[in-house]
Amino acid sequence: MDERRVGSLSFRIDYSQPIYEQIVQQFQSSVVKGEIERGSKIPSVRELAQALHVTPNTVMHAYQEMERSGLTETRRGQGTFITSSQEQIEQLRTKLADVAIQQFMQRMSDLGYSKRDILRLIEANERDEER
Amino acid sequence: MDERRVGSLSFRIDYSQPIYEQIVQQFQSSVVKGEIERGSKIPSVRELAQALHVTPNTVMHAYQEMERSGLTETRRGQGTFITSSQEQIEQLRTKLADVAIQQFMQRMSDLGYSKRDILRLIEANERDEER
DNA sequence: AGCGGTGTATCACATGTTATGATACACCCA
DNA sequence: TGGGTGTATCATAACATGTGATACACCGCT
Repeated sequence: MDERRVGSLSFRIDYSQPIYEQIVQQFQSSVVKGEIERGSKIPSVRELAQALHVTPNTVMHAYQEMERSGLTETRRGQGTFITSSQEQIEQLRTKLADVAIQQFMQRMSDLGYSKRDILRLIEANERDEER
Repeated sequence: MDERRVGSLSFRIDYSQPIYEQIVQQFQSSVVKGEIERGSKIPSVRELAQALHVTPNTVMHAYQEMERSGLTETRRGQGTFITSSQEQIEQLRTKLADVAIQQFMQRMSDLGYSKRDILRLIEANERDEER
């Protein structure tokens, strides 16, 4: 578990997925769970790049995706900020959850599981209760 | 949607995902749902390649993955066959479902949804009831 | 023994994604 | 004006994916 800290943030990066996507997802999580206040400034491209031991271009890629999705607002010369719109955040959270659910339900359906089966399996699923 | 048939099988291939993975998944689905009998022969590498308009190498890639996972048995000079072990198939189905569930639950947890939230959302989810 | 249908291996090649490393430019604020 | 921002653009590399082609290994059948 290679964990890297920058300011109050903590990042865990592996090689199972594109780095820039992991950065995006970890910001999404942190914001949606309220670990980062809305409107707050996040590390600069160069700062985060240095902390994560990747190139600024990779962080840039992540930041551009975050802006496209409405998670952040970037102000040239000032920095990148989490959107101050609570509604925007809620919308994003709902949308991401919906995508996850649709994909999951499709996959399970392809494997021949009914909705009732799925509900039963999830109820039986014990694992990350301690998180 | 671009549908291609070969024998009694039907394939739908797009460009959102690697072709060989789509082939694997569609065989998994068909077998697990009983649409292909266990022990039965599936199309030869060349035959399926021609039907799907891809190169034999791509189909080969898929067939090798299927054998690695235990879904098929290949007999050189004879062809590729769905495993005749019902237990093998059940194990595979369970394993694939488990992976899907764990990933899904992790993702939803990252988005700040509790198990109770998730159950509620799935119960409310109407989509592929008509399939 | 030979033929035809199988799976298999190995090239060369092309394309797209991901990531690095470097450089330069544009913008904002103190 | 300087220093910190985001941004754009190169060149380069590694890897995954897919194509196209060729050759080989194996099996069952006649």
